[in-house]
Amino acid sequence: MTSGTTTAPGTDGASARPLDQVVLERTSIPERVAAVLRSWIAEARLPPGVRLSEERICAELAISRNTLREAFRLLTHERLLLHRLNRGVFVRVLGVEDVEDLYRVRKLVEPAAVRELRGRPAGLDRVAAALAEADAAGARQDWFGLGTADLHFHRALTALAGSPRVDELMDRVLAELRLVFHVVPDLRSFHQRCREENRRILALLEAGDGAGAAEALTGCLDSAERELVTAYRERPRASL
Amino acid sequence: MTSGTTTAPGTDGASARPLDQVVLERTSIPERVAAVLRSWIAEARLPPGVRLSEERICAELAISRNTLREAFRLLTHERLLLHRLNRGVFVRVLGVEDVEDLYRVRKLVEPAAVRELRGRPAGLDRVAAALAEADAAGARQDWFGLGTADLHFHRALTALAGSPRVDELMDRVLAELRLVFHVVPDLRSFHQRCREENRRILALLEAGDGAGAAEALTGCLDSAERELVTAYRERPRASL
DNA sequence: GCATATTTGTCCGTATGTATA
DNA sequence: CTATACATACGGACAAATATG
Repeated sequence: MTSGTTTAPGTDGASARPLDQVVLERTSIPERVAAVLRSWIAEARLPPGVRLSEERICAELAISRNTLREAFRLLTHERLLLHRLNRGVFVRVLGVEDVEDLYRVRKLVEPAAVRELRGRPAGLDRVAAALAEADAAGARQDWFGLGTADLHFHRALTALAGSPRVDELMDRVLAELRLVFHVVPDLRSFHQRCREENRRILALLEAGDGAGAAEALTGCLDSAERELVTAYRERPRASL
Repeated sequence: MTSGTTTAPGTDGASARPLDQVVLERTSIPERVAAVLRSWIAEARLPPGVRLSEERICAELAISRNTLREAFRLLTHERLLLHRLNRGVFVRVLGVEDVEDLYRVRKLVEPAAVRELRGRPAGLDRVAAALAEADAAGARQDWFGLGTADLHFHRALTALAGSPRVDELMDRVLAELRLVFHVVPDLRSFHQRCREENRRILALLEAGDGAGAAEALTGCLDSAERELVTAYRERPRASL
């Protein structure tokens, strides 16, 4: 962004340090670049379908092409970018099949993650916190934030399974789902309904009824999928 | 491998072409390199724990460091390699926590993938084929092949869910599991027992009993996990 | 359909920092 | 503590493929 100077490997100490988000962790530059691009994609600053020019982003982030290309690989692997050989990388545009598959995964994983739960599992507070986040976003009519809160809710749900790998899978799935949200506009009522169902799911979990929560989740995901798929079919503007 | 010549970008046409395995698909060099390394890891030609020297592999594969680094990122993302900043990349050495998490994922995904199945789903022939593969490997006392066939069996099982993303998840999980197999020796009896259980699972599926198959799978995975974990604890030789 | 400009794919050389003997 | 080896990241070069006029 700033800092036109050459930025030697570890010389980003004092004043001008591009791309610092997580200053604490010692991560490599490609990873930090990937994090920046990831957030740009999540915020639709890089909307689905656009091509990411190597040259431009290199200049903007003050990094070299090789470094940027490593970051591209990372995000391509996460399905956020599409790499077309000799043509460049693009923010992915998901098709209806993708939406369906995304929900296939969710319906497989999310209910399974809560079904066997008994008692009051540690981590339920995170689930509740996500609900509160949704309420706050709804109160200030922040629809993007409302969608984010819904993703956080389901992320917290699957985290109850206590598996790092499931967590990672879910992170990816939800990041892809955000691409869907960017294509379908006007999701206020959609997220409102989700919020009510989420509340019910949390109540069931707090009552120790994992099986009931799993069932409610399945229904919730089913209806959400139906709604998204129909909304998606009516809006197939971007090709590719 | 061969061809010590410098191999200019598009000059790999006629005689000397390193890393051709999949000649058909037009993939980029980093992806082909990653495929080669992946197979080397699977065959334990690169056993868990070894460091992959950039310089040496560059020479061996006749590629540049930048290209190799892109391949490294790919495999690191798949958890097959461990990237230690400023120290290099290593074939991952899994800990007991990894084995446990791997099975946590499997117990979540695999039963869920077959539970809702009714009738005789397309794809059951693949499952049966994997069993036949196991029989053949067992007949010629090929224990590595027997393990491979078991992985193929479970891969085919989850493929019944019909979800590309679940397929990919499973590919990764099973690739990691192979890392476990390389550390624990002498898995003959282990795989023999698996084979019998697999046979029963297939029979249940052919009878249209998805729920029964799911239950059998859970039991099968439970006992496999126990056995592997105890075997793993007794053999914590490699540190890191 | 063709010539040209742009962009990607891949390589190489090099400076700097970090880890280890 | 110094020296060495290596990983990190940069920048430039050129061929090939694609897009553009």
